[in-house]
Amino acid sequence: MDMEKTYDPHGIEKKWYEYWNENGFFKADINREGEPFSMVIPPPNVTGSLHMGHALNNTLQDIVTRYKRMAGFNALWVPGTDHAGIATQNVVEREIAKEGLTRESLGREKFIERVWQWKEQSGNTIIEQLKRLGSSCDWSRERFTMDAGLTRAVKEVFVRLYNDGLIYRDNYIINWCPRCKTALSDLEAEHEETAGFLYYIKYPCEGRDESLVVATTRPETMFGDTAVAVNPEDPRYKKFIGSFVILPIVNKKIPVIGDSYVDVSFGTGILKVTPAHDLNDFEIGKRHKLDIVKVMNDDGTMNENAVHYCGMDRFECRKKVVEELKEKGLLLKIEPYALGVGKCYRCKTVVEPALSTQWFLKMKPLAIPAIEAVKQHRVRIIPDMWEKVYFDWMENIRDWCISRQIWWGHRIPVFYCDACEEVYASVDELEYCKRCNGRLRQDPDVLDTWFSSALWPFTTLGWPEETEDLKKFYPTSLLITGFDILFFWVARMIMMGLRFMKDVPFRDVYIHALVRDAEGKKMSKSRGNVIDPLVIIEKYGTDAFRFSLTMLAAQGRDILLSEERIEGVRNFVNKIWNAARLALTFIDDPNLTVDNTEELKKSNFLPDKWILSRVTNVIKEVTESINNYRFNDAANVLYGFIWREFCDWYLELIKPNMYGKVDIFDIAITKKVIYYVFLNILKLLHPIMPFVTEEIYQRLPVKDNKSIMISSFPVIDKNLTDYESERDMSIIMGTIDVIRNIRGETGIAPNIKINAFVRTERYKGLINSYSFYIKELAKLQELSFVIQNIPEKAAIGIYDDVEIFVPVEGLIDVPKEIGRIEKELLKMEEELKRLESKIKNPSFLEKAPEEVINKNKMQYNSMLEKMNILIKSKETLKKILGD
RNA sequence: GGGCGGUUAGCUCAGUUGGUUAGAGCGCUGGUCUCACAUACCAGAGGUCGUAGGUUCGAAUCCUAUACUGCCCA
Repeated sequence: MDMEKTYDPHGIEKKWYEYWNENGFFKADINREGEPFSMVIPPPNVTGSLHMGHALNNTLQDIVTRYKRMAGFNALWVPGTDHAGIATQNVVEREIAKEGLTRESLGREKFIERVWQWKEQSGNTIIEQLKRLGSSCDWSRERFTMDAGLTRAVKEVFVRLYNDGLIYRDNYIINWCPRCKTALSDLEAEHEETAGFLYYIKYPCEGRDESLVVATTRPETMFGDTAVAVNPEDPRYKKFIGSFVILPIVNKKIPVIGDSYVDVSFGTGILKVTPAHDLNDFEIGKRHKLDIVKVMNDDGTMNENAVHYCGMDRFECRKKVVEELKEKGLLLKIEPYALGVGKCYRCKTVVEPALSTQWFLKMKPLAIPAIEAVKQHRVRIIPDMWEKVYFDWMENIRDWCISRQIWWGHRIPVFYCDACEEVYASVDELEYCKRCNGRLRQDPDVLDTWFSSALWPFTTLGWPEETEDLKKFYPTSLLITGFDILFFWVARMIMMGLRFMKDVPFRDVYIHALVRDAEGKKMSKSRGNVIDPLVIIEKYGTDAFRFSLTMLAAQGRDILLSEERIEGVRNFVNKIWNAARLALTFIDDPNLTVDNTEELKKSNFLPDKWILSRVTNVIKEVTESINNYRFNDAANVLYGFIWREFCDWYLELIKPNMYGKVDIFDIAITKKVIYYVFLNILKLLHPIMPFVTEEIYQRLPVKDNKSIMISSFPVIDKNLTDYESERDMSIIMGTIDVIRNIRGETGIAPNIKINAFVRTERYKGLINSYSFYIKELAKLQELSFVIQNIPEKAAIGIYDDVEIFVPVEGLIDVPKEIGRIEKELLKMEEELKRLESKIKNPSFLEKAPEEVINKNKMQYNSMLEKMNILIKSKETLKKILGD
């Protein structure tokens, strides 16, 4: 039962996590009573390891889950991982590269086998780390996006959408990553402003001795130019429409066309049109039925259309083309220009807009009901600022390119008959064409990883089977995620949920901030500013780490994390630990019971009544804060209450009773109060700090359950609210504060006992009753009451109606004390002026609510009183000085 | 270019519907190894709430403009 002086989380965390797990406390049971509360985890990538974003995300989810579970809900938190197509494939490709292998040399089947192998070995890292964080997920329901069940569901969804005409195959401009050698969706190409140049190139006019000058940022694509476009309204170039220019280097004749897309103010107002390598050019090409000429290979090198540049890398080619144009006198000028460049979100390679045959999902029909759902608040997005962002994207949504030219993922369930060109979309593997009996060939591509993620809330619950889980837990109650995947994931889940479940996937979405470093920079490996959550956990303990994240998790803000911050919270954990060490010695009684709050009410010891009232308020605030996703408020309320009120005041005030220095109060009741308050503190803290609270809970003389995590969350008892006691306590505390302040300011050492005098009419009885406690906490020899004969040569302080005099002759520096009073008076004077101008303002008196007027008047009067006392006191001191 | 945030103490941030003498943590200064805790205790200093207008009896809070800064989309 010994408790170390300092809390050491090592060992304790593991012990309790195993205890919870072995006892099945994480498991949701559909037969359990209570309103269902369900949540699905944003599945981390199997390749991943826990970073700060995960840590925050899962801490918040765990807080809510633990809270709901304790509050009597039938709580389910479904965990799992995402196969993360491109990311995982890249990782495994790097692995096999060490053995001198490539995926091509291995072949598709062998390669996928290797990925599975790798997944089995390393894929569990993140799950273990989530456990380390304390996550109370139902591990018996853990899912992986490539599980047999989920794979089946993905096929089902694809086939249904295909049959409904929402999935189609088309030749269109997509973002191509030459390194990953796959198409990407618009979201997967991250736009980045890059310093580049605007090249002005002369295109000689056919049969005339003049040229049209085009401005382009990408001269290497000129080999694919099949027209030059001008705005038909542009008087400068109108006349050229219908004529031809000669494409330099290749010396090909291309038409000059008129198209209103051309911006007359950009560059020269003449646009080179490359339909195969630019979306807008492609659209122009379609309108004018232009030829389409691709100039690059899949790996980003130039193809045969780039004549003598064939085989050269696209960026090298850009340089060389510019040189050649310069030599030929066709380069007019080069200007620096900031251009937006798309980069692959997985490997940061500059993506190539390229014409390619891909599978697309029509988004408009899916988006419309999803917009409605949020508008009608069937899905609430919190903070609501993100609603706007959601609407903005959804209203301008474009079709989603869902095919990827990689191997790791859900293979597109489409089968082609090469003989008769029939196409089948099928959940089952098809081998032969139903029409011509020819051998079928499955589409080699796989689906975008986010396709399966979009189905996560219902596939994890067993869809397309009509499972009990699905009935009980869908729609899920809440989704907690970062804003970075609002479009990637959240929006798509809403669309898919509505389509396939005919209901929203979740009621609430709580969007949290991004964790940044102490300077506000995004944490990234390349910046080297990454704080590893596991290092922090090892160093400061999981509870301190979780609590730190929670304290900082204000809505809609970035979170700047620094180690000092966590260190401070580590100290708080230790404070709780030590409060427990003390409290447990006071309540070390196996027969201790608190049957009802009525017996607590019997206490006539003011600090008891006060702390009961205060803890009641804290229960209310913590509960409301968590319910409103104001996690930082919950943490801060607890921090302040426990440290300042419970430890600094309450525990100090009960010491004289508990140590037998006074015996006028019934210790038996106080013990119950300590137990009640402390137990509530532990329970309120538990969702945020699961481990230390369990460790202490298990040491309680009497427990209400096998584990704190399945005990019931505190509920307020309004009868314990006692404003009168709170007011009385504030008088006691205020009086002590004033004396301590005088001691501190006048430099009286803590070990010197002094005398103090008080003058008060209203609180004489109160102060008299608790004078012993005031003497203890303010380190007084004597505390006496005075009426008229105020001690001269005394420092003075005032709290409410209580005037406090501390004779200081010989103890202090009189001029310094005068200075202290003058400083105080100055502050008061300003405040008095402010109040005076208010209460003498007729419009204020006329328009402000009565209570505000009264309040101000009262403040004014008491301020005036206080000032008079201080002025008198100052006079007295001055006399001393004069003597 | 369009949109959305942010600007409050030396630092990092709270401040819910306009009425507090504007708060916290860290840091800083001074004092204490006081029988739970020096990862502690006690006390203190420090802010005209980005700037300029406006609405109001009353603005950190609402409106307008502006500066700086961050993010998202194109």
